Amino acid sequence: MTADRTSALLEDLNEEQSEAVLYQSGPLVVVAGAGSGKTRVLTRRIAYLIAQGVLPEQILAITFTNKAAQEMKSRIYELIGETASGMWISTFHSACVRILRRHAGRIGFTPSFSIYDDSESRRLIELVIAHLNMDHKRYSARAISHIISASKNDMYSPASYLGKASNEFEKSVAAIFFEYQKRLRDANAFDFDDLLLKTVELLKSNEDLALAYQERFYHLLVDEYQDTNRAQNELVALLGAKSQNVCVVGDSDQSIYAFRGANFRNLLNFQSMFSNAKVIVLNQNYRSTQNILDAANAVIEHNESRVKKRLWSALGPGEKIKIFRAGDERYEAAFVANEIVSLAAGKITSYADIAVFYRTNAQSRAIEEALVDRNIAYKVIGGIRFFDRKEIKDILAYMRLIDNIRDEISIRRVINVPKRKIGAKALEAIERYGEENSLTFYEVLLDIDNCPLPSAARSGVKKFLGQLELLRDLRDLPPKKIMEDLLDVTSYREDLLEEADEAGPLANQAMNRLEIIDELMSVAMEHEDLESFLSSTALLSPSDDLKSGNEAVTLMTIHGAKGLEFDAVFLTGMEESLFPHDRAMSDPEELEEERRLCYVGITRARKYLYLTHTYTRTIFGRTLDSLPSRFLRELPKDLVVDMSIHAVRASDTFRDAALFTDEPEGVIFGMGNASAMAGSRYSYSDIASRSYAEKTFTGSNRNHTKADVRRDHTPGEMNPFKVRDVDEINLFRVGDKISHARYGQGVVKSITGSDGDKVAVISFLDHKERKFLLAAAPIKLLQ
DNA sequence: GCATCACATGTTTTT
DNA sequence: CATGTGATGC
Repeated sequence: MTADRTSALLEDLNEEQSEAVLYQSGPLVVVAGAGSGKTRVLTRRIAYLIAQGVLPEQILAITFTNKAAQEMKSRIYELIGETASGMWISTFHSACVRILRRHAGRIGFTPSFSIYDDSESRRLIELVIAHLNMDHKRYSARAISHIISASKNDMYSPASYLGKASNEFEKSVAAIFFEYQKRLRDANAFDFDDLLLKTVELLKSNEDLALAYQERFYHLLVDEYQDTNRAQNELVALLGAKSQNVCVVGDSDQSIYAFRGANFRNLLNFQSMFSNAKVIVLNQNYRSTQNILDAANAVIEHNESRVKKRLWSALGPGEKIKIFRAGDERYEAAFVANEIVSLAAGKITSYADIAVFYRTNAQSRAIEEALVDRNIAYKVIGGIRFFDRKEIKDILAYMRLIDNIRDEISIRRVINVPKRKIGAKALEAIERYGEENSLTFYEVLLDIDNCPLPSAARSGVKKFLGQLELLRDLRDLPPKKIMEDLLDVTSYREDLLEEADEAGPLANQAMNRLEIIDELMSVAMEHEDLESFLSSTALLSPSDDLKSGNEAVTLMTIHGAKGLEFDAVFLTGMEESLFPHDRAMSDPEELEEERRLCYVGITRARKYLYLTHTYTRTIFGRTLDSLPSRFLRELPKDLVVDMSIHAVRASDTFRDAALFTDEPEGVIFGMGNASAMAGSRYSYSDIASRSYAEKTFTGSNRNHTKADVRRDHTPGEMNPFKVRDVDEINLFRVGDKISHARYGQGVVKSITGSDGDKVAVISFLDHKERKFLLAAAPIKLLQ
């Protein structure tokens, strides 16, 4: 390669980055802090390798999500063009599926195996528990599936799990584990964990294959290595054993998936796996302002078990971090929405540069409502996957069966969809017959004439099998064609159309489902063959739904935000028990993971960072007082500005009123937004744009029923303000700006009654009007 | 076998 | 709160 092209690849790289790109061969660890340009390093390194004569086929690049893989692919295409095709850039799971599809026969599966997601695997475990006559209360499928999954992530087989089982419970779990694996095999199916595990197993038990892949993937590059689990780590060890050309990139401070088996020590211990691995550290951050980095550094330094490092930026201090404390989650949401309006009116040109993060998906709702109110386009990433919807699962089950008729879970799912008179009783009879004659579920269906059943159910089964027979002939057609035919053959679409024609509340739902089916159809069109369609739909995650370029604010969990960046970031729900989450607070290791999560959240922001929290929050129907997150306390005071309203903080009801004692430097919330607020008020009832906002909502189809009117203020619960006398009451005039302890800022619309009975109607930021007795309302005049 | 209702139940993060 | 499950009645 010419010196020119090399220097083009190194352009705008710093010394360490260049070193990582150029490092010739042998194991390499790039310890890459947040925003330190690791994707740039990875893509340039790949381009450089190819320029050096490495064939694209010899490169395997592993990313964390399909979305990240897509991103990396397109960036490499930009660098080297078509040469890049032929290179494997995928997630661990997708890569394993590709390998398994080729060699499944070697481990007793066929290439058309099904992939069970969590809910399907749990369903199978339920069946096993019932089959073994175990008490389903004592052995909940949820808990057992957790245990089995964790064991698999640690590479335990049923036998080795039994070996270390020390009590009755664990022995029973082992029994379930054994039967579960048998049923998976009978169904020709892998669960998510098996995709990794069985690939390792395949390569370990077939030296020729191991050698072939070791030679084929002469260069291995793995991103986000801190989030690999044991199986993934072993796979890397296995594939890299011969060439030793393994480059892993990661940041142990950003390890946030321990709950599903990830172990950041895989990154720290990489050198013990590949001795004489070269270590390169990237500490310069190109993303965020120094204030944001200082905040992130300060928080993460509270973790005991970590390797010390400090990010720095050349971008200057930038703005301070804004803290806001709201009465409740609706006010918090109103604040976020208002700030977004004001950001978009000035500092930030596109909604796409703004993101709102939260710890749990359930928190999105209040924020969505506030955004809808202000007519701000948004998209929610995560929550329930598109592919988790009922109708999608039904159709996919049929498509799977066309490929893999032994798939018991899919058979059970659709054998009676549409209705074929095969109910619970019939299924029981089929199971019993199978047990008595040692037949798998599918084998009983083939022998249905001999199975004792009501005749209606028997002919239902025959009808089902007949339809499948018909559909299986279409196996080699494009997935879109298959899907169309199956909708016809099963009358699935017809039934929905009928339902949609009928009047009543169901019609709307049916219409909605038809639309969703159309969406699936367009996904099917992107694939040429059934198996590629099935593989990719099985492995897509909610974050893969993220479409770029949309002019919309992004809402997602902090987990979902990994690897992304935005000009402005709102970290909401910064409260004890929520973030750090209740379930993580008692265990120091889990608490440190929460802190890493916080670190990840903070470092997503380029320029503007907001941290918000509330006085009270309603979770699962209960309203609870909330305390500020300990992570807020860990922020150096000189980096933050408190935008909360003084009146609210004066309350002695709240134990932590002294958390931020500095005078706020910023304007009291709302002042800067007055015009924006007035503007949005008129667009509130704009139905057309509202439905746009809902359309952009890609995650689920939750309806936006406004949360019902809030219960009236309960005396004593939160009334930090004393009862007023007549003189004080008379200070309030129509048009006055006030702030309310719970609902925040508002304007007095009218006052009726006299003296101590005066009642004010106040309009709040959420555009709702509420009535208050002036003598007692927890409000305070502003200005 | 299926629809409907009441109740309970469990709720972090996700490849 | 919202979803799922279980019991009841048709």
